[in-house]
Amino acid sequence: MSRGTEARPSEARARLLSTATRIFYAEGIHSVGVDRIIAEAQVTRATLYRHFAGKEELVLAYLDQADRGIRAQTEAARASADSPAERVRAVSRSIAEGIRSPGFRGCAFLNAVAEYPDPAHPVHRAVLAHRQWFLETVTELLEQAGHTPADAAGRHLVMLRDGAMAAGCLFDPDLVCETFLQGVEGILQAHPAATPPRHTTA
Amino acid sequence: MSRGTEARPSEARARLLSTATRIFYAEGIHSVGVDRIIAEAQVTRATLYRHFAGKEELVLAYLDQADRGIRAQTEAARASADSPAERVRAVSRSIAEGIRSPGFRGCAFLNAVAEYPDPAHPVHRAVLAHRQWFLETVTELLEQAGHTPADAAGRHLVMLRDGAMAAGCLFDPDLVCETFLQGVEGILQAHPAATPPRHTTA
DNA sequence: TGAGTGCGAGACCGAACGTTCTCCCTCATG
DNA sequence: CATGAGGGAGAACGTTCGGTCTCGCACTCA
Repeated sequence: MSRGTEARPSEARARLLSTATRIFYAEGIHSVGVDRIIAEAQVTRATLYRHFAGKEELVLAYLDQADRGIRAQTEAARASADSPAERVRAVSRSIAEGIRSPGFRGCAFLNAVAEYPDPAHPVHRAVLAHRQWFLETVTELLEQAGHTPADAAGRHLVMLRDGAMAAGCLFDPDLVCETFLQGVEGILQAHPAATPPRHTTA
Repeated sequence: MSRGTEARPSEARARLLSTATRIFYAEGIHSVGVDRIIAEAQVTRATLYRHFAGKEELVLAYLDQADRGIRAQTEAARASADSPAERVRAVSRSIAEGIRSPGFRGCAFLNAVAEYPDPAHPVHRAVLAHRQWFLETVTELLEQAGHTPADAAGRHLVMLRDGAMAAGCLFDPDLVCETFLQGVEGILQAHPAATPPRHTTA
């Protein structure tokens, strides 16, 4: 009953997916073949195609797993703070932690979309969906913090995040994180829960 | 005399490089083969290998051409403005123009480095060299504008540019440009020319 | 006029690509 | 015990990859 007719976890499938995740993230997608993946996952070719319709589905599963991980990490950071502004800082800090962590190789989604420029491709659309979720999430956070044009602030924060993720593996990660977190502070201070409409420093 | 013993422009080579540039930028590098390129350039395989040692050299030539183009565009923008702060704005506006232009597909260098994660690879190093030049250029511009921590401001501006370039082909380009240019204004106002030195528009 | 050369045309190479196939073993359930 | 599904092992599929090869034409310049 416990593992009856419904989908099994399948030890082999888990090895496959975690190996694909590791290699795709570290080396890119088009440049690694299924041979590499099945070899390092210690799985045969037939097993791969028993669990995934093809390489593309493996890529989609990789991105889906990354998406779940980031959502969970973001939710944890969000829940760790009390005030709205602190929630923005906590999410930003969790991003900075990722950039600083060893093996960081940029944003899995930005890297993937660079290899799948066709907007109609499922992989490209998965990236867009993830980004849409993130934009909405941070915009909501900033809105709760009382920022008047929450849309603009959200786009600003996402843009800063994208830049930090892109540069994090090309420059000194510590400097990138410092710049990013200072930029986040700038956003938080630039749109300060206004009583009158806009206008801040001058 | 005009086309003597020195290197010729070689009509075929020019077609090869412009075709490679167009296809690599629009569709990525690993996912297009030399067959595609020689077919669309209307050149035979032998001609390709007569001018380039291999695909990798073609990729390097593509990035070199992109680098020259961006440097020229930046220099033109820089020269078009009088005050230091206006030079920063002019360079930023030229970046925004690129993002808004049809066929924009992100930063050629960020896209390329996503496919060449190995820091020792010539393509990866070409990307780092280009980025180093850009960071130094904008830092110098901001320093001339009298911004006290010019390094931090330069890194901030580069981070914003990276984010804008990454998102420019994934979101509404107009909104991306608006966010980017507002962010640049924020940088210019956040590090306000210490006490005395420059200062132009007040 | 004849040597040199840039280029087109296309055959060809070995390797790697993603994918499908058969065969055999294991093991839980009828 | 019989059965059938899941998985390992690996041969093999056809295609495409990047790269090399020969050959012949058209052109330029000494």
